[in-house]
Order: sequence, then structure tokens, then C-alpha cells
Amino acid sequence: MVERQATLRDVATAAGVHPATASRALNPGTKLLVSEETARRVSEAAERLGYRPNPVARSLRTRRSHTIGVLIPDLNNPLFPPMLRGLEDRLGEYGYVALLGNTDTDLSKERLVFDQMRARHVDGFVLATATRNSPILAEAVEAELPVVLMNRTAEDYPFSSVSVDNEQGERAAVAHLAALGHTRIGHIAGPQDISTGVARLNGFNEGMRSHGLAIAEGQVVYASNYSIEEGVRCARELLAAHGDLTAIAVANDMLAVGCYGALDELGLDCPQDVSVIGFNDMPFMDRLRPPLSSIRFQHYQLGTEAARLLIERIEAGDGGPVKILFLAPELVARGSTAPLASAPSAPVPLRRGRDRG
Amino acid sequence: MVERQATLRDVATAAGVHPATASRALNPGTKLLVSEETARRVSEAAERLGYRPNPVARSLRTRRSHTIGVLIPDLNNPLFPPMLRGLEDRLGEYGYVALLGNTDTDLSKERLVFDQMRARHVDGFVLATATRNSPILAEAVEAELPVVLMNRTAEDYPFSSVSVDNEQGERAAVAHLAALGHTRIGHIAGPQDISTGVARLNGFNEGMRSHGLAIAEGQVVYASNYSIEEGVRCARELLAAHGDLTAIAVANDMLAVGCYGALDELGLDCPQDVSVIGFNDMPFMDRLRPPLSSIRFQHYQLGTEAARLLIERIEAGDGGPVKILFLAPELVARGSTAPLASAPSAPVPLRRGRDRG
DNA sequence: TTGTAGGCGTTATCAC
DNA sequence: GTGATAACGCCTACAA
Repeated sequence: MVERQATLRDVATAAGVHPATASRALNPGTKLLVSEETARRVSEAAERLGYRPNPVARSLRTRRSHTIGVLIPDLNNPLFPPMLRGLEDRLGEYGYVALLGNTDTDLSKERLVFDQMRARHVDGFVLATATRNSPILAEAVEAELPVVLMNRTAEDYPFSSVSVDNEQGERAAVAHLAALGHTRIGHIAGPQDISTGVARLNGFNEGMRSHGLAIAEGQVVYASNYSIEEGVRCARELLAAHGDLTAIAVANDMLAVGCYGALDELGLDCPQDVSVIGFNDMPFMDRLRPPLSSIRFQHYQLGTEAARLLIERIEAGDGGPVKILFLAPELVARGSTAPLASAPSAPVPLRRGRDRG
Repeated sequence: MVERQATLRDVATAAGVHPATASRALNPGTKLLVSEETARRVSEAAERLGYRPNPVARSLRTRRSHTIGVLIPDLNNPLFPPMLRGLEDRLGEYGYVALLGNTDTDLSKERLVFDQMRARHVDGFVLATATRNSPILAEAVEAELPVVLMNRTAEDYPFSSVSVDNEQGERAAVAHLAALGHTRIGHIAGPQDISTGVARLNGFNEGMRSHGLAIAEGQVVYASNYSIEEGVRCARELLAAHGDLTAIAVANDMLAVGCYGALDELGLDCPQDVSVIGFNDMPFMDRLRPPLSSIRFQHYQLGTEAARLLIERIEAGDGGPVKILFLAPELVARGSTAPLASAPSAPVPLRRGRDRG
């Protein structure tokens, strides 16, 4: 049988002090209010009884749950596991735990999860899901909830955020393709109600302009979400309108994977016929065939930084400063991008070293 | 400014009843103790005030947190996201949320996370991490904690579990290779302190025997964990001892991915020189080069079933029955397994349809 | 059917 | 420096 978990009362009794004193002795913040001798006796008793503070009771009293709500579109997107590891590892260091919620890019589901987490009295939110006009953003402002955006930005709201410099990244992608001799470059753009979609499109436009390359009608196709299926659809549409494209800058790796599928369908070879570059450099992208060129950033670090910013905001009584943090993107060139049709349809080498980057 | 969240008291006052009555009216289990008219008035008041029960207070009182501890080795393993989606989706339907903990296959970390979750008074555990002799298993029995094993089994403990039939799956893998004409088949075995490692090795042995195939010394190599790096190491070792192997049955897809790396190093072609088959059919395995043959099971469903079993145990006052659930494995043949050197080194077709299975 | 009262375990605010 | 007291919001015997 299980014996009852020791309570603060028990510790106090064992140490011969009042529960209030025991509480003070055990809490780092108030330990200095108590005589050294007493503190020692209490700690000892606590140790001996295997005392574990009851976080539920503590939460009820302090109105702090040490729990963080984390909203992401879909855990199955390989981008998120490393980000979440970073987030949870860092949160854990500060005594917080994450409550994970998948929204499947569905506003009503987002609302549901958000409300449930509020009901559970989370101390703050990390949002990796917010479309730019999601109603929960305004609501979070209204309710003065600590919020940090992860891999998102929202200029209209006073939220701290961590993300990669998307514009710079997409410019680098275009520069890479241009350096390989490509001039007819298409773009599969992300959803324009998500900050990354907009920023990467801007980066694409700027990149093209700065290289003196034209963007014709239909040379940019808009995905409605970041999924493989949308990638297939958009690539089909893009190549139907512009069969002469030799390269595609894709706003996201999931879309790029879909792009591979469409090229297969059309009997086009990547990279011989069409070069493809993605964005995010998700895990396993180096093991596709061909290995996907992409724009990399430190996913894990994005998570740790998000955690740090949120805790900063929570523990600063007044809400603390709003910080917008950008991580530097890094171009990773792999097998999916090649020089423009140098030798027309030269045979592909059978095996090439795998870039583990 | 934020107005105070309405409390049960407020609702009661607004409805002109005592808080106790309001509580009864609002709780499905006790609603029948209250007159229909009163119940209506209370619900209405609750609605109007936007009342949300405070789960912290409720937990303190009922000693149920509606929170489940979930231990996995590492979220970065692509096997887990779909399982967790299944788990969390189903838990959510019953009003539970998951607290996720990564152990990195480290016993001391496992201990740490386990203790923290116990301190947070989780109502039960889903363990996808347990080595067969992990101390937390005995502790969970001792403390009468509801536990369900996910993708694991533990014969020595009275825990419900959900997993794929690993023996059957690995037998099928061997049968597949044998049917392709292979006779010299190696095995990269999983860690033998994890149930899947043992079961799959058993399956391999049985499969070989039932096809009349011999297993020489060194034809089975043991991985110390399910990682890509271990896959590389084991494949090297295996092929160093048995350069004449024409096929490898690998106990896990991560190991199989590592196996690809080792074959690359050695200048061996998969599948022309060596066929490889994995286990789990993780996401994206159909997009490797070559697409990996594997043993599939429904990851999402594994999660939902684990949730169901755990809730069953929690809500049955007496602990409920122990159930051992096996999902059926399914062979997925892709490009990494080919008939035994039919035409010696025939050229590989340049492009083949991608199996999405 | 409804009200009363007490307590879940902790901490904040007083007093001493 | 320490003790007493109350309260966080809810639920549940028990009494009426």
C-alpha cells in the first residue's frame, strides 16, 4: 500500500515549527526571513520525510501554474520536434512544463485549444501557429497574457518573437540559383496570412530584382498551407503556366517535397531539368533523393530562445520588454540545385557523397 | 484591464442558489440531484458570466489533475509525432492533457522527469521509453500508478500495453527477403534491454529457421540504441564480418538509415548489392533513396489505443483489467529490397514510381 | 432538493 | 524571527 505523501504540515510538526515557518524555510525567496538554525531543521525534516511540495495547492494559492501553453499547427511537421525539444528543455530548467496543442491550421481548433489552456491557467503562451489576424492574438493582448511568437512575427501586436530572418534567407536562395546561372526562377509562396509566407515572398521579390531578373505573371504561385499536397498542386500549376522555368525557390521544405512529387509526375528530373531549393532544412531533408538544398536555421535554438523570452516576460512583474529576435539563416547547397543545363542532359553520376551538413 | 474570472460563487449568487447547489448543477455526475429548473438557472448564469471551472482548485479537492505523464526517448525520432498526435487527440476527448518528457534513453533523466511528473500529480503514465528493468516500473507498481506501455511490453509487470506484433513483423521481413532469393541475411538487432529489440530478434531467428537458413557467428550485431549512428556502426561491423551478405533485416528504421550511410561508405549499392529492410515505417521513409522497405503499423492508432487503455484504467476505480494489445504489422516493399543478383549488376532504372503506400 | 461546513496544501498578511 | 489566521476555488458528507 501507498503511504500518504508528506505534507508541509508534517514537516512543520516534525521540525517543531509552525507550517508557515516551514513554508518560509523551504522557499528560496523567503528563506532569509527565517533563522539559519530553523531553516536547517526544517530542510532536514523535509528531507527525512521525503516531502514534495504539492504544486496544485501552490498554484491555487499563488495563481501561477508553472505551465506554458504551446500551440503549433501539427507535430507531424518535422520542423517542430527540434524546436519543441529546445523549448521544453529550457522551460524545464526554470521549472516550467509545456502543454502542447495542435491546431491543424484550423481556427476553430485553435480557439478550442487556446481556451482549454486558459482554463488550465497556463502562465503564458508560445504561439507557433498564429496567422496574422488570428483572433487569439487580440484576446491575449486584452487579457494581458504573456505571449511569445515562435517562428512567427506579428508587427501589429506587442509580442516578443523569435524567428529566422526570412527575407534574408529567401534572398540567399535566389542568389544561389542566380549564381548557378538560372534566370527563369519560379516561387512557390507560403500562405500570405502567415508571417513567414509574406516575408519569404518579399525576399524572393527583392532577390530577383537585385539580380535584374523579371517575374512574369504566374511565376509565383501561392500555397494555402505548408503541406506536401499543396506543394504538388502549386508545382503543377507553376510548371503548367511556365514550362520554361529552370529553377523553383520554394517557401518551405514540405512544399518542396511536394514539388519533387510533381516533377516526378511530369517526367522532369531534379536537378537536371529543374533545380529546387526549400526553406527550413528540416530533419531528413539531406536524405531525400536528391538531397534538398535549403535555408537552414537552428531549430533547437529557436525553441530555447522562445522559452527564455517568455520566462523573461513572465517573471518581470510589469510584463518586461518586447523583444524581436532574428536568427541568421544559412544556405545549404545540396543535390537539388545544379548549374543551369551546362552539358545538355549529361548523365547523372550514379552515387554522390551525401551532404550531412 | 482584465476582469476577474467568474467563480462558482459568482454563478451561485447570480442564480440565487448556494455554491454547493451550483456545483452540483454544473457537474454532469451530480446534475440529477438538482431540480431541472434550478439546473437551468445555474447553467444560464454560468453561461452569462462566462464561468470556467478552475481546474487547479478542482484538482486540489479531487486529487485528480486530468494530466497524463508521457515519457518518450526523444521527440526527434519521427516515430513519435504521429503516436503522440493519436495519444493527445484521444486524451483530449476525455478532458486529459499530456505532459511530455524526453529521456534521451538516459536512466537518470528518466528518473528526473518521472519524479517531476509525480510531483505534479499526473493521473497516470504512458511509457514509451521503459527499458525492461527500468526502476520506475517497480516504483509505479508500488505506488499503484496507472501505467500503460506504448510500443513496449513488460511481461514482468501488470501493465496494459499496446504495441505492434514485433515477432510477426520481423518474421515477415525475413520471409520477404527469402522470397526474393536471399539466403545470406544479416540482422542488426535493437537493444536487448528494450522489448522491441528482443521480440524482433526472436522474429528474425524464427524466420530464418522456418526458411531453413543458417545464422553464423557475427551475423547478428547488436545496437546499443535506436539511432542513425548506431546503424552506421552496426552495419560496418556486420559487413566486416560477413562481406558476403546480400540482405540485412534491420530492427528499426533509424538503424536502417544509418545502414544506408555505411553502405555508401563501402561503395555498396542498395538494393543491387545489399537489400535492406527496416522496421516501423516512419514518416518520410518512402522518400529516402532508395525508398526504404519496412514493416508498418498504425502509429496514430497506437497512440489512441494507449490513451483508451490508460483512461480505462484510471476511471475504473479498482484499476481495471490489464490488457495487452497487439496491432498487426504490414510489410511494405519498396526500392531498398530487390531480388538476389538476378542479372549481375543490371543497370538500375533511372526513375521509378514512388511508393506512397 | 438544497444548504451547511469543512478541508484539499499552500502561502500572504497580519500580529506578536 | 515566528506564529496565527485566512484565503485561493472547489467538492462532498452530512444535515435539514
